[in-house]
Amino acid sequence: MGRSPCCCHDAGVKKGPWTEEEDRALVEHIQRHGGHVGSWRNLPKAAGLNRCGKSCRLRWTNYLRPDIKRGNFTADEERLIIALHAELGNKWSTIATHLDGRTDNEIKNYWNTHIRKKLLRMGVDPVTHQRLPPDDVLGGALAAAPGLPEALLSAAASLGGLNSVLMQAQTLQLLLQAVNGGAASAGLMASFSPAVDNAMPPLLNASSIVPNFQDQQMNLLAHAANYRPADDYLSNLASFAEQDVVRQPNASAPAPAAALVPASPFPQEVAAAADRRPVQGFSDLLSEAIDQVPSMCSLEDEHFWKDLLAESNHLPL
DNA sequence: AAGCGGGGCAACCGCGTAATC
DNA sequence: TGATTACGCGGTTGCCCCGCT
Repeated sequence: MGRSPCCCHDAGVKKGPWTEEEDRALVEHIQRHGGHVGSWRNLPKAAGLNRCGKSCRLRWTNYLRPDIKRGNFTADEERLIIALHAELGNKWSTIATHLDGRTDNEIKNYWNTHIRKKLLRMGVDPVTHQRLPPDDVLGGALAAAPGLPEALLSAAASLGGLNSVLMQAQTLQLLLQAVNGGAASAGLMASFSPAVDNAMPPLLNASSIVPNFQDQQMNLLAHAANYRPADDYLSNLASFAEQDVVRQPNASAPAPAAALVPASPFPQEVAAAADRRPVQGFSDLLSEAIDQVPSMCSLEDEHFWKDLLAESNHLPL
């Protein structure tokens, strides 16, 4: 035989909100035992409570414990939670060990009610911590008028709210991909994720046909930096690298969350430019960027990218 | 002033794991 | 060693409060 059954299955056990008397009885009982709880199962009876031991444990750990910090989360705590969540996922209890006085339940609730929504507003997937794919935004417009660069540009023009250089660049990549059947833009995507080239074998690999393509990409991205990030999530996360906020209990512990954040492909001057330059329409960005590209492209003639768009009229999507 | 809806949070539920017999 | 169950955790629910109409 194993252990004796838990009291939680008793019909007469009280559920629901705790009263002050119950709180007092629980706190006094635990204090009488030096703050130690031998067995949660036996505690209710010993403390004179008509509660399940499980309920007592929850009440103590989430509310009555003397070392619980009350009040709003600080900005530092919020950043730390985001960074830890990027590293650990929904391991709320593990995350809670990195925040003094905060419970897993409190952090979980704060995540679901505040941080999650904030990330979504910023265009960041709260599960993967990656930018939401631009096609989530463009999807409707593209579906409405597939195959037409004008329609794509029109859709892009509606994206004035995009708020990060990376997202602009990804959107530009999507547009190129859309008009070219996912070919010439594969190399651009590769700058964001090396795995993309494997996942999406290019029909026409820009990296292989354009010398110094990485540099040219950077120039293109620098152009994209004409957009001023309203609230640059990645920049905020990157700042975690400068903070000793992730305690490392031992050498085998996971690296700080910042290490898992993909390195920004943008040089510092791009980010600086992003801060200086005013926001402009995305269609302007695209047309200007395309105007700029020929000068970066030493292999193709100056109409390479323009032709790419023009010819897309004749390419199936 | 009353009704309604959404947000926030405490508490419960259910499952996986560890502990115990 | 297998059966049983407490414990701990993440997910979910439901109540309360507040702002809006």
